[in-house]
Amino acid sequence: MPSDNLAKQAPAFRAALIDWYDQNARDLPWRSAPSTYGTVVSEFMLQQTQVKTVLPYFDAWLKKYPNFKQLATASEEQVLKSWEGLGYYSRARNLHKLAKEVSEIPESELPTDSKSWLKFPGVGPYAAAAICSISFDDPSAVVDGNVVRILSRITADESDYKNSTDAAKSYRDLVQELLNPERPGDHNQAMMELGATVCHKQSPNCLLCPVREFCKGYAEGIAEEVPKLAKTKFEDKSVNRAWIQDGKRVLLHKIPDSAKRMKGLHELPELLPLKLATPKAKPLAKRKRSITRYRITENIYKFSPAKLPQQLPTDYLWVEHSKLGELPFSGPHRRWITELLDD
DNA sequence: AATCCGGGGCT
DNA sequence: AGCCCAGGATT
Repeated sequence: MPSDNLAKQAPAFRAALIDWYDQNARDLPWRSAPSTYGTVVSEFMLQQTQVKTVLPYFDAWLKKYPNFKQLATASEEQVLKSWEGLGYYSRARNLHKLAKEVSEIPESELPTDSKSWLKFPGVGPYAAAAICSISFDDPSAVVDGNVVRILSRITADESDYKNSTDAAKSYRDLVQELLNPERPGDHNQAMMELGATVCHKQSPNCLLCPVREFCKGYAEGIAEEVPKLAKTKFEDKSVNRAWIQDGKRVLLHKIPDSAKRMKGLHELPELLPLKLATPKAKPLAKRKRSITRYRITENIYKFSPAKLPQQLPTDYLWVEHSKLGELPFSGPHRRWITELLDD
């Protein structure tokens, strides 16, 4: 890997990149009036989520929770409700916990280095480097999916990677050498901006690229073929759920804190915990969706409340139709309930 | 080291 | 309909 050559050209690379960024940076709300809080919120929301999706959530979030203290005093249900539809809901819970921890720290004692920020919930190597470089000029380079893509192309790295984590590790040293020590936050954002707007996964716009002259992948015509990341295999899975109405109420399951995922969200109950047998009749609704490596078929069956056990298990609740809007759901559950209520 | 989390936008 | 995306926690 020609990283030695690239490292020697680091000053020229940095200059070309930052000049381009100064001219072409998108006007994003978390850039217009930067604060540590706004930076933290944006970095949590942007994990595995595209800018366009985040925009409306970010604005609403800052209006509702303008600072760490206000977020810290909100209820978890409110916080999850505000996150509804963004996905990866543990991010919201972790951001809430982080706000509670940060609120207890006098502002002058808030850490400004990425190693310290790693201790906060929901903050991994990427977020720690992003937050500290942007907010405190800490010289920590980020390695996200964009950076991996850019550097694999610039170095014409045709290695086969099992996953993005392994690829990120292989660029840790190079990306740190390239970092602009004068403006680490802008440099990091410039790399990600370049990946998001020019160095696309498919059909990279090399003719507009400010660092094309450093790009071995471009010179060799293989930019589009790297990085080589193993493809994930999908697994089919089906889940059976119950739609049970009793007058103007519908039965829901609140996912407990002891669960592995989607804690605190509500969902249409699965059949097994309610001792409901899978009907032979056609389901009321059939929905397909993909989550990570699963293709899930959700079968939603209609039951009469009379079929339920005498005593409902814990965490199951009847909710008035008029109150459904107040509870947090994941996007799909929110959609299904809306669709089924219209029937 | 492997596995899991959701959703939307784009081609 | 598939593919991808400003990753982190858990085991």
